[in-house]
Amino acid sequence: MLQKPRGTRDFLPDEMEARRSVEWCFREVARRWGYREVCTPEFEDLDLFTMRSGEGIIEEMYVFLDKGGRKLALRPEITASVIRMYVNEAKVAKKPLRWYYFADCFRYERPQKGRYRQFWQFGVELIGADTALADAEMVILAADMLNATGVMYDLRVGHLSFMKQLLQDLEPNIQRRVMSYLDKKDFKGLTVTLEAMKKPDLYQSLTALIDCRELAEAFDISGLVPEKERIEQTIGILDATDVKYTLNFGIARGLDYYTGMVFEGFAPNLGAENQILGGGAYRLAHLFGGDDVASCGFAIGFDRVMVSLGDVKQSKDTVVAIVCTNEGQKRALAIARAFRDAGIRAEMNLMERGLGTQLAHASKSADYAVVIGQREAESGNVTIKNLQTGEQKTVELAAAIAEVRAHGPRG
RNA sequence: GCCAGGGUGGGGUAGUUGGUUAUCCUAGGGGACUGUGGAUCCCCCGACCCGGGUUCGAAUCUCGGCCCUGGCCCCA
Repeated sequence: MLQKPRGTRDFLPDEMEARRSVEWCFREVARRWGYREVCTPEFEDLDLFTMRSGEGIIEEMYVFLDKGGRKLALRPEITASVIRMYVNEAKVAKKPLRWYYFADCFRYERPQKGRYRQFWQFGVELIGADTALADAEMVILAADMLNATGVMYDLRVGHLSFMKQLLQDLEPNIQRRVMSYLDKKDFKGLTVTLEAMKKPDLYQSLTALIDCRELAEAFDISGLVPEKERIEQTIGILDATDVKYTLNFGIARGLDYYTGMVFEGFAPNLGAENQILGGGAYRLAHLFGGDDVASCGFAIGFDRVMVSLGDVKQSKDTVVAIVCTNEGQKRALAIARAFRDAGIRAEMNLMERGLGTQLAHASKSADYAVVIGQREAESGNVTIKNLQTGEQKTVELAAAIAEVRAHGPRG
């Protein structure tokens, strides 16, 4: 028996319906905010991803040579592709650009709960708006999207300026190491490094900063942050909305191209892989030969949202089973078409079964049965049976369609 | 890359001091019934993850691999 590749999944219809319904929540919110869908290639030049994230990511990607000897990679994320596309195709487009995507990505990692080798991201990029309101729009939109699905989450909003301010006297590679220690909560490593740098006093400030949940306090800890006004504006806008968030200045993300505001979302009911959203303000286009356009965006880990939501009750489609005898078959086809034209899901019996057996099967899977035998074929009426109540009547086709429309699916 | 626990029909399972034809439930298909059903009865379908080893004989013991679940690491 051939198995599916490690870390991939099959989705049966029930699960696909659940996934699509959540997907459409995201799409609909994006649409209402003016974001329009874009699509980029499933694979790209390997360079695109190493330019963004460094050579280290190669071993966590699906990398291959094509028949022309090109080094390609299945995309491990989509922001780089979107910005590449912006540089290639849309540099002169009116700003701001509001784009979204929903697509699968691939990472060669060890699978575990909420982590797969093929996974889906729903992401948003806002390109060319460098304002507090733009930053705030990302956070509010992200919250709107998650709210639309009903998933439980905690939202954390931070800003890199505070950390950068405290670390400004350190060399960039030391900065990175310190931020990495903070991210991992490795306070021993942090102490050792700071003492080696003869900056032991920074320990107090840094740990205070990552525990800090108040903006004013953060300014006290870090001193005069150059973007103070912008940060205050952004937070002020968020506070004027009903977005629930906590401030967290320990969000480091370890990414050089994030420039200012950063935010993350976590699902409390997930295990180790509980981050369902990440985003912030960044500058990336210059890496790909474009202008240094300010951008802001986030990506939602679609599969983790699905895991967090668990089994969602799907609104069921009303199903009409078309049951017929041989004499009624041609008429039944026309009846089925009439129901379908009316927007109702109608399924013909395809098995060579007797009426009784057809109805027995229909009663397990359908809400109504429409019986077309010789009598119906000759009279032009249809016999419609409510499979939940057992009530049955012979009426005109239009009345049967109206009957199905009037009642929903069984509960 | 590391650790733990797993892998028996489509789903859920019984079965290991090695021993006939591998158990049961469920799902699925067919039949009885043939213009009214979910019942019942009968029949069918269908599995020991893969490979090597030990053995007269392996689902069972052993080694390796693959995969699953969870955790570590990592996380763009």
